[in-house]
Amino acid sequence: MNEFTSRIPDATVRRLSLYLRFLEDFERLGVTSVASVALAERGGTTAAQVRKDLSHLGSYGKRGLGYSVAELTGVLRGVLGLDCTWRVALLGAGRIGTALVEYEPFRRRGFHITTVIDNDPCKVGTRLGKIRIRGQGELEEALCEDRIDLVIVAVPAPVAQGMVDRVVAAGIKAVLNYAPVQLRLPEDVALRNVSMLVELESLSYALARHRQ
Amino acid sequence: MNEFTSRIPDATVRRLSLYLRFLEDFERLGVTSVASVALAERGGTTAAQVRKDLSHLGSYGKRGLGYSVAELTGVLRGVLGLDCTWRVALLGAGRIGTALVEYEPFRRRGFHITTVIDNDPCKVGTRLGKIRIRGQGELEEALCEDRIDLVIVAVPAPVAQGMVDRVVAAGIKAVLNYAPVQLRLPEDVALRNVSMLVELESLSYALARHRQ
DNA sequence: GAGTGTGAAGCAGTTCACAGCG
DNA sequence: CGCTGTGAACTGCTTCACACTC
Repeated sequence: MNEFTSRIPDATVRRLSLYLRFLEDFERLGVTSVASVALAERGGTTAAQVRKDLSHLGSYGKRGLGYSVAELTGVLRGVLGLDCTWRVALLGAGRIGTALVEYEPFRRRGFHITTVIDNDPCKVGTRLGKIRIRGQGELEEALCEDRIDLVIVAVPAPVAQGMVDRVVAAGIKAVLNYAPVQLRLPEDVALRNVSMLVELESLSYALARHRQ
Repeated sequence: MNEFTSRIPDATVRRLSLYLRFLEDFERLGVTSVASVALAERGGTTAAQVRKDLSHLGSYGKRGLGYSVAELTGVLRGVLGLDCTWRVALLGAGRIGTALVEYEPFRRRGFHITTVIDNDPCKVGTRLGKIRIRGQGELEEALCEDRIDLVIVAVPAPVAQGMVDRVVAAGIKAVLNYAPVQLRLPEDVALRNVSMLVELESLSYALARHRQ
């Protein structure tokens, strides 16, 4: 279909992200062409679903053959906005934040964490890898100076909303939230929650059902 | 409706988990009764959605009044299986695994990490908090001895599938996966993925759309 | 023949609107 | 009157089935 005007459903975008990962594996293995059914079994979905998902991008498959791994990889990178570097700030240098800074797959995908902010005066001025931790007073200044595109929130729940309010006011349009709170923010700011607690509790529900 | 026979949609279960969090906040504030609209605005959803979600549990609301905070809290804990302790094993004592072991909200909710497994011989025998790290050779033995209910996977992608195959063979019915791979496992084992990369890439998609 | 692309049908979750109860 | 509980309408994602192309 049309690559630019129509929005791609959220569920599809998440699967596209998976397909890209699989395609990179195939590329590494020297596979040059791949059928929808191969992507489907890797992703735990159906071939029809894969084709429908990919049809959102345009018509890149060859009938009787499948998709060119190299071509589709490129298209997916483009659509997902992974053909450039995104500058990321981390709020909160606690255990989770620290783990994220050093999470290699982020950097490999073009997410560069350039800025770290923490409230704790003991941490301010120390280094996390190569990055100097800055105090929360410097938040707006840092976002602007470092030309940040995206903010990861990994501060304690009670202070999270206050911090993102400032982040939004500074014009940031994308927030990834690890704090166990539901953040309130304007329509035009994209928000994703990584809620370990919600996932764990939905497993608990599954176990409890199983149990009785 | 019926509490036991009918399955609750996944999307609803995740929201129930949020509602429970809000109810605990209300309880702490001394609020005794709460209307659907109050839960809705906290959760970023609609009052109708909240009522529909809660109707899956039975009829606990009072017309003209709302829901009893104490009663609903108890019901939600019961339904989500949070009225007991779940014994959890962590595979992988890397940065993410380490952060999880020390994540206080898990323990507060009744998820007790009692067991840690790691491949690295240097780590085996050392302690993570109070827990002695055991080698992967001891996996089956540890799961059985510690009567584990649920496993968190935080090992590098390439070894994840092999480890979960053994976990599943040992009879575990719930897996929380932090590794950036799509795990293949039997129908009757519950699986949730916490994919930081997928979330980040879907934000990247949102930014890229915004951009042009 | 193998495998894509897609309208049409099916299904699931969400929203609406209102009857009914405290 | 306020607020719940719920059938009915709606919306949007998924699955199906098949024409079409390499």
